[in-house]
Amino acid sequence: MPYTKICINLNPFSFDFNLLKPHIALLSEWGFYFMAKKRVSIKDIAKALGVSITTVSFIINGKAREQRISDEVTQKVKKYIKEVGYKPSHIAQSLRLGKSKIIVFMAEDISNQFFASIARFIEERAYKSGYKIIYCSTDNNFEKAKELISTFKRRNVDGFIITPTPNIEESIHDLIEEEFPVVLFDRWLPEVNCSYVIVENKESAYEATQHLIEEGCKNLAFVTVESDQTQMMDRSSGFTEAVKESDVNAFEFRLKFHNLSEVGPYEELLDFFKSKKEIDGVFFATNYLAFEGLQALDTLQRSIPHDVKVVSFDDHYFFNLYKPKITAIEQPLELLSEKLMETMLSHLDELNLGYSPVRLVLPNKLNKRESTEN
Amino acid sequence: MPYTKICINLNPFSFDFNLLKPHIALLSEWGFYFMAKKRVSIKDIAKALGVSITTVSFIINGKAREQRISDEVTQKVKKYIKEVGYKPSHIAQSLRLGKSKIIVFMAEDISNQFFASIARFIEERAYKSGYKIIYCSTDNNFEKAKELISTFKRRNVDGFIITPTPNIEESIHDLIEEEFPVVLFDRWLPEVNCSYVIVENKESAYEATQHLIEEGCKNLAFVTVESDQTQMMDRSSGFTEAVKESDVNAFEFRLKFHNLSEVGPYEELLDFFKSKKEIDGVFFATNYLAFEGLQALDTLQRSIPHDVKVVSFDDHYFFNLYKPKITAIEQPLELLSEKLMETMLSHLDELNLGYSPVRLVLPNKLNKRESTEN
DNA sequence: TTGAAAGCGCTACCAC
DNA sequence: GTGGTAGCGCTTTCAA
Repeated sequence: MPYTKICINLNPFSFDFNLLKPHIALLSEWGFYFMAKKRVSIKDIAKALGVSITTVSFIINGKAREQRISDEVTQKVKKYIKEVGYKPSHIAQSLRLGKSKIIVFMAEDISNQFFASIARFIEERAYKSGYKIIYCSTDNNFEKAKELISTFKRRNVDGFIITPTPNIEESIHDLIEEEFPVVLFDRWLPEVNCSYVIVENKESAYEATQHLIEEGCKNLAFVTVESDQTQMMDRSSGFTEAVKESDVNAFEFRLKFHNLSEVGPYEELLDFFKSKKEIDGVFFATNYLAFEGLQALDTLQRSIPHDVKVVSFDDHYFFNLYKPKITAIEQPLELLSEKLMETMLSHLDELNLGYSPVRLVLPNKLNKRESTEN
Repeated sequence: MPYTKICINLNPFSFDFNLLKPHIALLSEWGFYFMAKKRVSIKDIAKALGVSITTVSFIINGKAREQRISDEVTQKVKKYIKEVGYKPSHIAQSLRLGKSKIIVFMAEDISNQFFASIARFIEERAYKSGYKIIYCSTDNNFEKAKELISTFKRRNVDGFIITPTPNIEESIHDLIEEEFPVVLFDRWLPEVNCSYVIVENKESAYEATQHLIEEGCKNLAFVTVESDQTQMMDRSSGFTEAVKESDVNAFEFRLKFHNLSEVGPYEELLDFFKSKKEIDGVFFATNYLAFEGLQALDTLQRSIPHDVKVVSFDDHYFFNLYKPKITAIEQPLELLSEKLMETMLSHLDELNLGYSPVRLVLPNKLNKRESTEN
């Protein structure tokens, strides 16, 4: 380990922050609040104001009118609440109501740009609706996912947004059976009757392959990972279909699944391209593979797009920066996230009406760039 | 909006998942569990087994020995718990114990690679210690951060890991006053006595600038954003110091802060480089600026490293992929995350011992690549 | 060795 | 109009 901590526990700090807020010193309640270790509860409020807990609770929850509580009391309570900065405890509310206003977002790997971006949109949307997001990474590992689902159940999370791992069918099925709202994304599970939001993998793969063919490629390679998950299968069959319809040679190169944090499959790709010198068009099934593949092609001094044309699934900021700019299929991240949350929220609303799955398939966009030009 | 949903609510699904698990059908308790809408509670267990709630609780919490509960009862209870798959409710535990085992990770933008990577490491480390992570993005916006802090307090989160926004001093100070463990990262607040884990911004900026000078640059530019946050100030002063010590010209170009999701500052950089044709060495204060700047330099056909040498803060996967490979300062992400959690966990442990801030400053690594070669 | 019961903070039913 | 109170699921003290 090349790094070491170099500095701990510096001298105690002597700046008195209170100097900065003299206006607060004027408010005795605030002063008290800052000193108190204990947070003020609804009971404290009731006692301080000489009203009942019930009354306070109704006012807090906007039911003052409905319960015909006098304006006088309502105002008094509201004013006091503001003064002491009281906020109801979500924990207690959760326990009481059986809901936590928390949605869990289980991504394959939250540090991956694709998932991180979706996480960001989801989060935004969730906050607007009063929900919080808890996230985690499954590493596409079934055991880990199962474990995570179990602990989240204990937290009364209200819903699950999941990129399903292999073999997770039973866990998902159980969740639905137990009436948890579940929405899958990125891929889905043919064997489970569950909502999902995915993209047109097959159609876009078909379109991208066609594009390569139209640009004159005669020897195509489809580079993918060893996986029987729907999104990969669909991309593969889109490629295959386009190839079948025309008069070109095709190779499918499947790398065994690499954990994203491990060293990339650069070497394998290098060998592959070295052994197939005739290849003049490559379709990468994910941007991750493309990045590694581009390096390999660069090492082999295959010029893009002259010697070989390149297209990749999952557009990325960097494809636009690369020289040449790389043609890629862009997933509608924002729309996808929005639909995910929309679906989740509708399930949350209709909890007692039973579970009627929503299945959405969104179209992508092929961004044609220099890497497939003639 | 170019995208529309194309397919909703497909036909109901008819696959009977139970066919897949005949082994479960044999266990009547499981069957019951799956049917039940209500989760089994400690009370149910006590009733079913004819023992008291207390006894069950002690056994669950590994205090059977301590409380001298008979082996017979202990085994019986444990067996039953396993059978019904009982897991204590975290919500109820939180309410009772005043702790939630949740740490909140407030990043500037969780979809940014830097924060997403740290999030990933943090998460891993947290799970190992029985903590969950809740995350959010502040957008470097004080109002949003304040709002978030307030809602997280209501959730009894146990600790806060925060990239401080401008003007957040008072909120952080209040958190500490209220005895919440807080650890800052990426930058710190000189006015608040708070733990933090940051990197050697000034030292590394100095080193990078020196490197440019050593490679023969005579007209340096430091490209940064308008910000008075510590990490940016430090990077700037590292640059300035190195420049002062030698006989070179220097320009500092400050862009006004762009929200990361907005359109980049490409245009501004283009104008800058156009107006300063003499520049032969550029130091970008963040990788985000570098990406935009590289495009601008490319547009202007300034050849790297021949016409202009380039170095950037925050190493990135793509710097290694770019042609030429870009020299960059690498932050020790994994170590940083580890130290963050270590600090947080130690605060969590020593909650009642008062708050003694830990300040860590970690060294970076300058990865010299083609963009600064001669 | 085991159990009764208080209480964490809140909601909402029911009574006055 | 307002208040009393049960109970969400759990931990832990005290009593037996």
